[in-house]
Amino acid sequence: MSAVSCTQNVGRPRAFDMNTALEKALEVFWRKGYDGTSLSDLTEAMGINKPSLYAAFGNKEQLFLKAIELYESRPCAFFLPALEKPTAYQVAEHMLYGAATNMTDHSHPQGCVVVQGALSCSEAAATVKEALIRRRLEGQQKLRQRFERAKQEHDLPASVDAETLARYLGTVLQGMAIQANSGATTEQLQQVAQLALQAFPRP
Amino acid sequence: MSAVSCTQNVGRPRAFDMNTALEKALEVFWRKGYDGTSLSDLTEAMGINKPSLYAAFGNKEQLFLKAIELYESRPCAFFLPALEKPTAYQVAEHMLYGAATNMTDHSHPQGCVVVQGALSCSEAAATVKEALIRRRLEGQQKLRQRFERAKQEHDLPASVDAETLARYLGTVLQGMAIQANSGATTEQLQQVAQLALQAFPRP
DNA sequence: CTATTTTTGTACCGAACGGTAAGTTATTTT
DNA sequence: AAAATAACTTACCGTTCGGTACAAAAATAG
Repeated sequence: MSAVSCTQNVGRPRAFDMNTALEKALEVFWRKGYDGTSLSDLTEAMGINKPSLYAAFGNKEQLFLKAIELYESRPCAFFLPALEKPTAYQVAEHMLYGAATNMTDHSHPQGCVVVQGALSCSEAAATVKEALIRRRLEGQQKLRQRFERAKQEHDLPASVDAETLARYLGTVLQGMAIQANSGATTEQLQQVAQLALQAFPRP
Repeated sequence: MSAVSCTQNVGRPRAFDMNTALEKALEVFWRKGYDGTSLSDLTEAMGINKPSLYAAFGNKEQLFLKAIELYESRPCAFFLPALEKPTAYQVAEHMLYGAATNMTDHSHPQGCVVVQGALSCSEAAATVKEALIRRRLEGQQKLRQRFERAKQEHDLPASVDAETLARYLGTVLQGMAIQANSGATTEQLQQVAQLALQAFPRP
């Protein structure tokens, strides 16, 4: 009558790896968006049947949200590492060039699933759309905080509005996602990044 | 036996205005995207039945493409008028500030339907996605030509790469569509526009 | 071994999808 | 008035949608 079962290894073992399956689901959502992805698309890509999907991940909406979590926790993610750079300019630089590389990487769909996963969407997708908006705003908030720190460190002029600077950077990054989705190359986005940095205030 | 019927006013007259109905369809596609919009959404908003829709507009895909045509031909469109401004800087300025105003106008859905109408989408939407990509590239091409003209007129330095400048502007405009779609205000986008202009080369 | 637990494949659910056949209604032409 | 034309309403088409009931299968626990 032990109250808490430890790792629960009783019963038939799962025949697929949840993380691998989630990776596959992410790729489909990334390429087709939430509304454009059907359960058949998902089960085919994940190599499992619908009951297995529902038992392991809940439903389509929860699967999407878990896929987004995976997306943001990936080692190849460029956002959080860029925030750690020593100067505000370097933060922006690494973020823009990181985006240019990552969003055009052909080992996965082009662009950014947080931007293009549920932009204009049905009412059924309203929850996931809100979740993506929140994540985008959180990213911008992190940028703003980083730039406010830079102002305190006299790394950015006091006259700079950290919020506007963060929103400008977020806007360019999101625009780059559209460009990548439309077929822009790494080099083309690097040129955009270089030009976008011209607007960045120097200390 | 006159071969060509003129205005074809024989038969029962159409009970709805095609242009008004197309406006309604555009608004639904704008808000929900191609995949997220159902025929029921459309017929309800347009105030007609499905057979009327099919008789007047072909099918869902053709209706979408006609709605996009309407969108781009609207009087409130800011893109083409901005191209006519006397200097390259003013072109960019009017385009960015025009976008800030237009994309946050609450008399219609926020953002830009050419950007968000079919970004990530199902295979059924592949044609309309391609059409939207083409329209975005055409817009950027028009910007590039305008900036090349500016170089010839010594309105822009010869060192400027018109294509990169056009792509930068396109990127910021597309990013502003995402921002507007996420709830950004006119004022916030105007601040972004002001900052984005800092990267623009002065003559 | 048997009992229990969990996953598996199959087969199915009602609802909604995009699209259409068919007959009625309103208008012009003769 | 009668014929011709085109849009109208209704009711339906086959398919796919997201989601699930159920029993066989595979593991552990006793």
